[in-house]
Amino acid sequence: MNPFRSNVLAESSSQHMKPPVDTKDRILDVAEQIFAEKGYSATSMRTITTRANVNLAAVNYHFGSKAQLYQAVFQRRVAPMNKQRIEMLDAMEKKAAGQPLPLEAILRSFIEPALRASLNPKQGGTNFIQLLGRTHAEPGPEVHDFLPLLYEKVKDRYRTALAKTLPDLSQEELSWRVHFVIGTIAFTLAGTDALEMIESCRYCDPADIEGIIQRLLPFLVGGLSAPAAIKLTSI
Amino acid sequence: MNPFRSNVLAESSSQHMKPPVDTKDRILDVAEQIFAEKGYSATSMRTITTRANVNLAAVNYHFGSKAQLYQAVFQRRVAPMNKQRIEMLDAMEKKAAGQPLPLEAILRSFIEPALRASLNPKQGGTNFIQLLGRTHAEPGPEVHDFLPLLYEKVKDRYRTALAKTLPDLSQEELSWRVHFVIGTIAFTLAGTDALEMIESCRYCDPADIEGIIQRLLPFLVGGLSAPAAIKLTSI
DNA sequence: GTCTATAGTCAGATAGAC
DNA sequence: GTCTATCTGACTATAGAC
Repeated sequence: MNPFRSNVLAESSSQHMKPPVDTKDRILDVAEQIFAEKGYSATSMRTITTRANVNLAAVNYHFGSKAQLYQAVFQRRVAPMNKQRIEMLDAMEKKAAGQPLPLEAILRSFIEPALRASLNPKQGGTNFIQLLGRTHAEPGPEVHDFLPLLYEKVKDRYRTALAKTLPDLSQEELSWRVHFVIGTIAFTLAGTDALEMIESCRYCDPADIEGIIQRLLPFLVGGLSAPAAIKLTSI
Repeated sequence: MNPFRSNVLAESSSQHMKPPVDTKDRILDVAEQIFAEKGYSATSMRTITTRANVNLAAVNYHFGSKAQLYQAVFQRRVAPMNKQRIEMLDAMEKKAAGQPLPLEAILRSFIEPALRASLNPKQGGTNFIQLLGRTHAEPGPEVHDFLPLLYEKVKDRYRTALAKTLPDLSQEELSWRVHFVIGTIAFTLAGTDALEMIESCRYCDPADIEGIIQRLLPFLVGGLSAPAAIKLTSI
């Protein structure tokens, strides 16, 4: 379809120079940015198509509906990112030869692909990272119905890796901890709340994802490796 | 205004029995539930007024606008909750007589008021708790502009308490940790993502706030008390 | 305080020409 | 594949009768 994407011969045989990005990709790029900024339901297709300089009808033509557009925007980045995560984890485990991996290494394999994406505009950059965080907190079935399917493999894979490293935690407890980790990361990356912090934290740049992750890592390692039981009393 | 609220004499002198909850409160109650479920922008005033059995115009009459309604819904619960938090912390510090408080105690004083609210329908119950979590992740200025003001005092109060207990962390690092804690709690309580877990976690009920918090506490204690520096390498 | 009626704007989606 | 034009319905907000 797009001569710039796959086939060099097709490119030279096409009669008119196309714009550097075709309609479908322009829509995806712009939608990524606006969805990340305003969330799903506060974003209108009119805003997207206007800013992308495409016709209003183009979204329905190419993606079917607003919900399917959101899904396409999200999948485009998450699928390769999750693939990277699993590959990193696999490579590490192969090297470790049966030994349980250190917590920090497991977390790194989870976070680094996201960090890489945040630093590379061709992988969505900070727009995608904010979208990633926001998506986990989106209400409404349009966004959530496809999320579990996308994350099923990754969650299972990390649960088993963590189970080896943290044998004292029950499966149930481990599930919750994974949930907490994802939640902390998602919330932090969504960055909605981070603005509150700036005044009290003079040198924190909320767009400095790498810096944020360096603060995040020890927190997560500490949380994951905590002992299991504390009982709430006297309520 | 409402005979059931303040003045018993006024009640007997009113000519007609009013419904058990007046219009304003009915709107607040219903709005709390729907905002919690669908988020700010996916919720329409028509849905709220219909379900509350009040006229569409009533919201604008009593609250001015949709945004101000959200603010009113939120403040009604959060203000007393944050008051409780600070009172608990003050009482604990008074008892400790200058000694730094244990981390677990600090966290408890933060979480218990929320837990109490979640168990008491008169304080909003699970509806409010979900709203509380979701609010922190809401995009859009309508919701966020009033949040920092509401939390300023609480954050400062907890930062100083934590600084005593964790003297090895810099102010900046402490700010981030507080941010992470709030994020983890918010994300968990919003419970949007929790549905993914149910299948893999046979005995977890996402409405069992108390159970969730018991899992959350050790994670947060571990995260907060972690050492400061881990450097990301090889990226 | 509560109601009806409506203004004014915007939404997502589609039919049909090119 | 892209466009215009339009349908249908929803939205917030307000004016004005009661």
